[in-house]
Amino acid sequence: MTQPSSEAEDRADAWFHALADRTRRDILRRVLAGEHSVSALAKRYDMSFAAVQKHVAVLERAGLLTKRRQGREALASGDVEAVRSVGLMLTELEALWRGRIARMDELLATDTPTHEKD
Amino acid sequence: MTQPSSEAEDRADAWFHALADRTRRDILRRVLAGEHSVSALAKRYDMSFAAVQKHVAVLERAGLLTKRRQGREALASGDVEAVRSVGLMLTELEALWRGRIARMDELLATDTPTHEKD
DNA sequence: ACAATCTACAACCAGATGGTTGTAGGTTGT
DNA sequence: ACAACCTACAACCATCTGGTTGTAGATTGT
Repeated sequence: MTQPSSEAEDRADAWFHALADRTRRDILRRVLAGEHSVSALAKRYDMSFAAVQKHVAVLERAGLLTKRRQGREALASGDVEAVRSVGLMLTELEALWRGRIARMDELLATDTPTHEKD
Repeated sequence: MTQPSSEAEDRADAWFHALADRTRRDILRRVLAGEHSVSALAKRYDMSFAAVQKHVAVLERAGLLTKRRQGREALASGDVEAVRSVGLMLTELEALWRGRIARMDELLATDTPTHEKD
């Protein structure tokens, strides 16, 4: 696959891939609502610490979450701007759809009368 | 992983997974803008017909696209309602974040005075 | 009738994904 | 000093993903 590989498409790949896992979506919900250490997050899920730590890393690489070091803990925090960017992509998809509707209206407008000036 | 596995989370997994590939996002853009046969779509990409056909199937399984049979062709059309549903999920994530801000404001409001009844 | 076209799906393959355990280094509390 | 805790990352494994080719059925055009 690997098309021309634009910068924006790379980011989108990472965003949607990060969001395509329910555990990661749940982690993102928690860290959007407030800072949590990785180990605090790990206690919430029925899997190893390492697994949760990898999920956090995926979210971090996608830019949906940032970590800040405080002592021995790594405090994770959701990045709402990135979430908004993802939402914006969806809005752009909707705009394409509206374009289709506009084109259909145009067809109907010029088509149904069959005869008529303007 | 495989948490309790709610219905909504299954759908979200399918949505985001379908969107996590640039070829599929591009196909979705095209079919949102207007109906296209699978083979017409396939001509646009530098990969086999079967590969494109599988991408279309992924989008269809996720509910982002529907197919209608016309003669020997399968005409694919984007489902804007599904796209909106995905966007709504993102909006809900943003709402969680706003909750965090509200809580911070609350803390500042009750915290700075240090002493005060109520 | 027959060739060309469109679709669907199976079988296969390399590489990515999501989980595991284990090891090691930095920080904290007693 | 030392045990407990938190994090990071490597190595390993089963399964999934995204691509391929090949086969077969249905529709269309001449």
